[in-house]
Amino acid sequence: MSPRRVPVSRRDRPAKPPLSRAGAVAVAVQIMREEGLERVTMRRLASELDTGPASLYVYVQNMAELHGAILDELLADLRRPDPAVSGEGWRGTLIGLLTDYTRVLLGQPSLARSVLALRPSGPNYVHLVDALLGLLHAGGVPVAQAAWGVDLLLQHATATAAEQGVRSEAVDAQDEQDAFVEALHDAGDEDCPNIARARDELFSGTGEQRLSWMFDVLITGVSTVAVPAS
Amino acid sequence: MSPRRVPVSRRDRPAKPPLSRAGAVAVAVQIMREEGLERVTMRRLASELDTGPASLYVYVQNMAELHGAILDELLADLRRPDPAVSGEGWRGTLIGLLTDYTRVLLGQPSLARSVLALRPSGPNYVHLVDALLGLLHAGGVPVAQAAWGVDLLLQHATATAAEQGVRSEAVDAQDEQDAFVEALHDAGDEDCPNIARARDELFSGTGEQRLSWMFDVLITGVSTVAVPAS
DNA sequence: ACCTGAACACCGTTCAAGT
DNA sequence: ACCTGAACACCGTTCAAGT
Repeated sequence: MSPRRVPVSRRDRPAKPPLSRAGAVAVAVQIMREEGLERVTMRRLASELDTGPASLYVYVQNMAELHGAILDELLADLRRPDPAVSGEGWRGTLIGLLTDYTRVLLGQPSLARSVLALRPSGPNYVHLVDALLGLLHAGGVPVAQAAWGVDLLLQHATATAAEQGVRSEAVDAQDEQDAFVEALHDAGDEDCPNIARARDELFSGTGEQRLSWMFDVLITGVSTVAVPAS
Repeated sequence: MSPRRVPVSRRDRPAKPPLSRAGAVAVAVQIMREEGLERVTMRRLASELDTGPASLYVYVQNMAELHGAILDELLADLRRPDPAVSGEGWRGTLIGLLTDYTRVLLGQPSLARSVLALRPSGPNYVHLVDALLGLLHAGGVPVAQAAWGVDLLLQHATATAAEQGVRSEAVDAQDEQDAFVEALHDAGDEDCPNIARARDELFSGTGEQRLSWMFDVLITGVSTVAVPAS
């Protein structure tokens, strides 16, 4: 019978730590940061943890849950605004926090797309929701509007990251943009008179200008439009 | 040498039509309608067309382009509003058109998610953009705001479909929703005072009520907030 | 109870070779 | 020019079997 060689094989690798959900997620984040979410496969993650893919299913139910856990890990970096803010400052702070959230996801557009299909429920996400509600409250937005508004604001931020991020990263992003510009240009002035009129404005502004205008639009609407009586 | 049996093998299947991009897209839509977008794989589509997967790359560059073509096919069903509408009617018509677009994608949430990573440029999408611009124009919205607003409105509609659709379809949608409700409930009242205050409102209303409120918010904001001077 | 090897049932895309 | 068989390089998830 072959003798137990555990000590020897242990010396081969630094120190295989015991598996844990937190450890697996941390390694997943590391792979994502270095190579992108596409490379974070169950097989790759498992091999990084010196095990087989089946072992991961002890800690996560499936790929979607892993993506949710990764998101929450990233949100830990978000600085929660000082709850003492109030008065005139709330709007700028709110836009700042939303922009920070968007920036986190802009770096990982495919995570953003994955998150859209999720109902994130990690602690850091919950804290983000709380912070957003607090800022809207500080701005005097009625609680019902604030509650529905947070959904809208976060959805918009996530969707923007999914959309813009992919564009700047994808190989054929420029092709696609070109195709769209061309399609709009080819649209005859008689067939599409409204596009003809807006031609100059459709692609104006920087991404940053558009994003902050959109947040402005959202916040203005949320604080203006009443929720239907329940 | 084996004789040419082309006529015989032709009798085996009804009448294999010659391949074409339009034909391939039509079959892709059919598979999607019957079995969902997940089943629309290059391999499956090819076998439905009696060929190998490589042949499809003569007509589409990749999977993303196929999804774009499928979207445009679906948008053909959208009824363009009468350009004669104006005055008070524009807002209702606008919400109606956006709701129709959303409904098309709500039936296929994974297509919605795919579309978020795209810059659709098919003729039907271009016509939709034109119609939306026309309605905003009829409502007296300045052209610059309308141009940026269309992006926002379509992005929101697409994201909503991606989000809601998946929820109602996914196997563990209820699990996820439960997890979120529980996470919000577990959030201590001291740790998350704003969630505590909004607890009753966070999940109030039907999906339909929320969607139309959100469109209302968007349209109000778009017609109110000026675009930065270029 | 916790873990995992091996298998199941697939993918998108490329490319050399055919017609 | 147009088309395709076969291969390349992978996937997520399950489950029977080990410890």
